[in-house]
Amino acid sequence: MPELPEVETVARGLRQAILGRRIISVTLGKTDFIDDPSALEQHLPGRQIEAVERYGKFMLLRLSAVHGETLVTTNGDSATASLLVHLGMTGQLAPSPAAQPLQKHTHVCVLLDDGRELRYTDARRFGRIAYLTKALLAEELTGFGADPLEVSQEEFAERICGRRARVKALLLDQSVLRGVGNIYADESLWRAKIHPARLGAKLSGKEAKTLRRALQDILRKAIVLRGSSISDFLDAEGEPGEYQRHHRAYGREGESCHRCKTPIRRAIVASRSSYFCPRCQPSPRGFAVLPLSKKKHKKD
DNA sequence: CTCGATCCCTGGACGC
DNA sequence: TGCGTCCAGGGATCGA
Repeated sequence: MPELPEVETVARGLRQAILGRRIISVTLGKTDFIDDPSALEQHLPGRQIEAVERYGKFMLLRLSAVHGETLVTTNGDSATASLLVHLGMTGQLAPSPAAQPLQKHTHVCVLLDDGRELRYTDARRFGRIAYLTKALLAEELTGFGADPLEVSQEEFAERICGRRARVKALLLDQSVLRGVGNIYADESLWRAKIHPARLGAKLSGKEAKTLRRALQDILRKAIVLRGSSISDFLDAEGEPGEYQRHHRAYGREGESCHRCKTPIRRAIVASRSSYFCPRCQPSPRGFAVLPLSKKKHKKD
């Protein structure tokens, strides 16, 4: 599923592909994941895509003003509006020639001034799209935690060690760190040799340091390799990422740990499948490893 | 504050 | 072959 490295990969691809393009029109399919569908049709045409940014797992397409519009708005707010896109589990955002047949589950087509269409496809529709003025965007982005790639060791330790929740839950909590999902949480915990069910407050300062280092190294490497593709993820060029080849924990139940050869185990922590090495990542006292079915699962 | 449950949704895996 | 069931997961929401 798209987490920070995947969203960053898509954002970079779109930056290359559609920066500066002007929007001609918008065509919508199913709209139950769009905040205000008519706002897209009404406010996107005529605007230029001036920037593509990432904020956590969100993508932000910064839009130019439409000529004349600032004159009729009360505060000039919509002059710097954005299109916010969350890819959810299965969202894909990529340009294609307007003449190209629509893929299944294509729900938004944004016709550009160069004859291409920016298309959003999302089978499960766990994603989200919203047209937001500057003020609404600012409101939308409050409450998110630190960027895991930028966070200082001090702030990281505060955000993790000051909490009694399980470290896995904290890593997944977007109000603690923005952008980390199930794959990169498990991968960094494996690298740092920390069991996902450990409580944040029980981590030593050294462990917090190791965890931040692991998380940042892994996210950077994953970005270089254009993200992880398990089953669905494709970047803005329609290409899969490569980082799944480097997974050491996620999705590897029963396979041997790359450090100690012990079979990787899976347990539910923070309501999520969590993969870990039972030897390298000793479980905290009181954590019972529940028997789990021997099914395999490959998702994105 | 923290947790689990529930819902959203579809496709893929699996059992029969 | 085909149907039913389970499950994946980010996020919102609600109750314990």
